[in-house]
Amino acid sequence: MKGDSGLTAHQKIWQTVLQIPSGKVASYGQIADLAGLPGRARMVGKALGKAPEKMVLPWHRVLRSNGQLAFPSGSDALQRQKGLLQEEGVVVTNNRVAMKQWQWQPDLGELLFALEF
DNA sequence: GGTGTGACAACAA
DNA sequence: TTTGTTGCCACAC
Repeated sequence: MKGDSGLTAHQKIWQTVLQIPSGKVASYGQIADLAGLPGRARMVGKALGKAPEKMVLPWHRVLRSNGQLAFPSGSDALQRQKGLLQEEGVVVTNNRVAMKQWQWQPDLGELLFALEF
């Protein structure tokens, strides 16, 4: 046994991302940390990239620690992310978000309960 | 099993 | 604030 709860790292990441409330954002490092994978921010990016499109996943609420979107300026993915965020009331200026204002501050109790299942 | 890669993060100029 | 460098760690080849 791996000693884990049976979920793969990817699945833990997806579950955590699903907890981000509409109108809020989180950083890759934050997601990794909450998912129980400290120091693996890069893996979050990969996990999101590998997520099947069928899956409903608010990947657009995940951005870099400094609030900048993770996609190159002008890319199609960036445009989609920006649009989705603005639909939720998040103001994106110059490919950036004011983390101080919109960064998700999870309640650990509810988070653990949500991930418990 | 070594090498390169990545939707990152922290730090230095 | 922006860009460049370094550290990080799992994954693909």
